[in-house]
Amino acid sequence: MKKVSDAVIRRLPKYYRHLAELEREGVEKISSSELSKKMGLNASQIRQDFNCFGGFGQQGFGYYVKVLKGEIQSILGLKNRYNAIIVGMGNIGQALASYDNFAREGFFVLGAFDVSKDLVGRSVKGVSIMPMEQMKGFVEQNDVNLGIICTPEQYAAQTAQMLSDCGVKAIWNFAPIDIQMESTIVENVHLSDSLYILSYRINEQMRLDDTKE
Amino acid sequence: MKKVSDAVIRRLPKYYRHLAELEREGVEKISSSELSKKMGLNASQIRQDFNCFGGFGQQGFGYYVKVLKGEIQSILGLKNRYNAIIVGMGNIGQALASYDNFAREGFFVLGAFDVSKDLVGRSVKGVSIMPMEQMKGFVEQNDVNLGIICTPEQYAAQTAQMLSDCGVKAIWNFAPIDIQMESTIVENVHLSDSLYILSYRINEQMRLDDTKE
DNA sequence: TAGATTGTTAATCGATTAACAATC
DNA sequence: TAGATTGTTAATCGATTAACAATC
Repeated sequence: MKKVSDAVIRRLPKYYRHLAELEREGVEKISSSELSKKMGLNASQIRQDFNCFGGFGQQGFGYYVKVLKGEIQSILGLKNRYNAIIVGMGNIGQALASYDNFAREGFFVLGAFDVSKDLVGRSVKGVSIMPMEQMKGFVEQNDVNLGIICTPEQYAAQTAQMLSDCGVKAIWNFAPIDIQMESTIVENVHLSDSLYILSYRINEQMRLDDTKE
Repeated sequence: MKKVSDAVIRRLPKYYRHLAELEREGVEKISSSELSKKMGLNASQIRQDFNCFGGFGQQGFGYYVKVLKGEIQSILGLKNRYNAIIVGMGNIGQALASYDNFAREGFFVLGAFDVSKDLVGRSVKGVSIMPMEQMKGFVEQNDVNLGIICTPEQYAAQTAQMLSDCGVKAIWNFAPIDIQMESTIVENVHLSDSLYILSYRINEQMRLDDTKE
């Protein structure tokens, strides 16, 4: 099986979202061309994408929404359970601890860590905040496989190293730097990047308006 | 001037981040090949990207970090001031209201709105929470040009419409749906998408491990 | 002038789209 | 069987990379 391209992988969550919506609406089957209209993609592309993982449709008929959704859920690994910890319980860390949408897809926040003496000992939505020294023990005892970095920028790199040393295999990074590691899978969120792109588009709009005048 | 491709635009914030870091470190000049090593891109690509906006370098020498950073800051529109409101003051809304990194780049949260009687009247980090009915007046009086949607999924679409009706020209959407509008610029964040991609990669890793055995 | 590195054109590569045979 | 729509191969398009002339 040849490697699936990054472009395809990044479309999978979008498929999953739309199929989950169709399922909630009670839609039983859908063709690639109907789905393409709904999602704003090309129908060929949709069929190509699905066929990276072995086709899930029936010729002359289309795709069963429930089947297709289940397959993509499997591919994304959303049928498994993940145990997560949050490092850095500032605003974003606390928001993520309180956000229960993730638990619905199998991501459970079991604990949090912070350097601040004020925060350690407290708990947010049942997630207790522990001192950094207890991280390694906690990770081992609770089979933690996901570390969420919500520290300020300057501590993010060392936090990633620490998580990796503790044996955490995957990192979801909210600090505004690119973390890249040898043996650990990292997904960098870069909230501000998306804000800056929005800003670009606002100004692009204005530049076009200027040109027209 | 021919249209700049989306791929280029999405790299601009990354350039900006790395150049800001170099500036903080006191680096005065950099060549495309040095920058390519630091950022993990191809040097040709970097030069191509910059030349979409008119080259900023000196032949035989390289680029002045300060100049280049300033140019990209301009292109991204980060030298302007933006007035923002947040709609939906749950966990994420409150975290964004408290997050002061954005103010440093010119994005100011002037107010927040929510349907909840419990939240209206309170304030978070100096941002007061108002009832939805006051949105239009507030937007007009305060020259609001950015709306941040942090409502639950099911209210996101109507909130976008409401913001657009109030005259807000750009929307930063944190709800897990794709908002697309005619006359309003939208950037969809999709936090969970990035989590799902991380999940895919964890399982990809395991699939590869299985194959090797 | 010689050396270095940009700006830009040309070549390559990969992703998207079109076309159509396979088949339900 | 006829109609529909997939799965898959082929064509196109655009983005990335390489090459090199321009020039500081």
